[in-house]
Parts: sequence; structure tokens; C-alpha cells
Amino acid sequence: MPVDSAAREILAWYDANARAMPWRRAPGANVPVDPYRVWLSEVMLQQTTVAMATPYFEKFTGMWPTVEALASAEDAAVMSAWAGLGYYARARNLLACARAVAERGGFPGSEAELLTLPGVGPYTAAAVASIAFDEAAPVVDGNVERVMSRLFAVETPLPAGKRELRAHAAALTPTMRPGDYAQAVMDLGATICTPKKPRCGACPWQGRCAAFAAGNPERYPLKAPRAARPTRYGTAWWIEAEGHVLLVRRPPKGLLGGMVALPASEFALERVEGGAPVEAAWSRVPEPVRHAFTHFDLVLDVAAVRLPRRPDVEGEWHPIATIDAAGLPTLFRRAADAAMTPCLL
DNA sequence: AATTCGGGGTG
DNA sequence: CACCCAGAATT
Repeated sequence: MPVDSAAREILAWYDANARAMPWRRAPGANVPVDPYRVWLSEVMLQQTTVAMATPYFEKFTGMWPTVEALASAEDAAVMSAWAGLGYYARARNLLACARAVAERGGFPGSEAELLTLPGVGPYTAAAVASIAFDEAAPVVDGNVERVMSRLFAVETPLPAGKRELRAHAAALTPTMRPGDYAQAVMDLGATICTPKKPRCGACPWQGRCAAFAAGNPERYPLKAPRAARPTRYGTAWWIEAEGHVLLVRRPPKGLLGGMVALPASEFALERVEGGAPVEAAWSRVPEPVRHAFTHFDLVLDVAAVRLPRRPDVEGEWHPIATIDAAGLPTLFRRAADAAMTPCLL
């Protein structure tokens, strides 16, 4: 039957071309994989490149080798370890999920049960079920959507086309080696069936690809136009005293939720003056920090002051010498760098 | 169905 | 510069 032959073709390609990753077993190797490591890697890989996630995976598995160890960690330690990786709701859900799994005595073994865990959606549930538990669950990520859209020349633009693409992916998913198959399609999308300039000459599915036959693979997947990103403005305050700097913990939900940060204004559509935590003779960094979030660009003014004593204000005073270990997300890490430029204070 | 969530790499 | 990346939760 054609479905199984398609799976055999890409599995043969995968056996010869699989990328090596710390959480991945060799293709075809009949050895169990640790569901904890599979789950951890999949959460880190949500909207995140393999290159970015890999050092964080090594750090997390080094600090917390088991899901029980992670479940016992302090919230602040996990948030700090995640700093820089982005989408910080993932870190909060990661800890909630680890605690739920430890409480119930281990990871559930089915896609349906995995789907009930915090931070585990359709993609991650299917990925863990297929890779760790050998369940033939359809794994659909951005790579799979692109591959399917080209294979079947799907004309429905994303995101409306997701259902159709998922149906194609499900129909192709084999019962044999479903985990390797899922990773094979994702590797294909990452290395051959790329968004631009796909290397169709090296593709095991070239002979069955409708977009290749039509000569326009790069046309797929079709996408609905997205809204333009507005620019927002804000101010971060660097308050230095006795070799320490004032840091705050941001509220648990929302932008950079739960992360350590410099005190900062709201990020508004127009520049707003004032609102500093203390009244002082502020120096303004010459160039604001420009930072691109998913749905807006931020222009962040950085104001700095050095005081003789620590004022009584909300927050925690952190030694400036160890600011690298404070767990600041990238935006505030860059704001701190700007404030520490020589001769500002 | 549309928004809200980071950050960096790539063409 | 725009686009993309092993998406999920919320509204």
C-alpha cells in the first residue's frame, strides 16, 4: 500500500541522514528513551531552534536529571535557568507539569493523557507519545505542515489550512516506528524541505511531491497576511547603591511573566515620562535598547542613577558583580549592559 | 479564529 | 528588513 511505502522511503532516508541530538537515540535503535528527556526537549523546542535549545537541555538535565528532581526545584531556580530562552510561560508550565507527573508517579503513556498536562498541547503530546511510547500519534509541527502542504499542494492558506494538513499527516503516519517517522519528517523539513530554496534533488519524497511536479515548491505553504507590528515605548530604571542594583520579580502572567527584571514602566504606544521608583538625578543612556517581541517592537529608554545608600523600595538588591547570574531575560540583560557602559554614572 | 506570549538565525 | 523556528494558552 502506498502509505507504508511512503513511510519506508522516508525512514530509509532518516536511517542514513538523521541529525544527532542529545535527547535522540540512533535511528532504528531498539532501546527505550527516557520520557522525561523527550518531554523536556520537546517543550524547549516549541518555536525554538535546535541550536538554541540544545545548551539549555544540557543545563537542565545536568541540574535536574529526573522529573522528580525538577519537580522539587524552586520556582526561581527554574525561571533563572530558563532565562534567555524566551516564551517564559513554558518554564512555568514545565514546573507545573513536572510536579503533576511526579505526583502521579510518572509520565502517562498515551497521547490523550499527555494532552491534559500543563504546557503539553497537540504537538508535544503526539511527539512524546510517539517518540517515548511508540504510539502512532500524528505529530504536526511547522516542518510537517510545510512538508504536507508541498506533498499535496494544499491551496488553503494557514492557519485555516491546519486541519487539512493535519489530516494528511495523520493518514501518512505509520504504525511501525512512529517516533522515528515523526522525527524523520521534521528532519526533512529542517534540512531538505526548507522554507526557502528547498533541496528537492535530495528529497526521498520528490517522486510523490505535487509541488515539485508543479515546479513551485516554494509557493507552499500558503499563508494569510499577518498584521503589522506596532512600536511600543518604555523606560527601565537602573538604581545602583553600595555595589548592588535593584531588581524586581515581574507578575506571574503576561509579558516576561515570572521573570527577574529591572524596574520598568508599562510598554505603551507612546512615550510616557515619569514613573520612576525613586526621585533622583537620572542619567539617560544615549541610545535606547531596541528589542523585537513577537507582536510589537520595543524602544526601551534606560535611566540610571548611583545613590550613596539603598533606598527603601520594593524589590531585591542584587550584587552588580554577579548580574550575569541574576537570571535576567534578554531584554533586561541588554538594558543592564547599556546602564553599565563606562562613564554613564 | 485571533491574540498573546522571546529571541535569535537566516536569506 | 521579513520570515521562521519540533506551539500552547487564552479570549
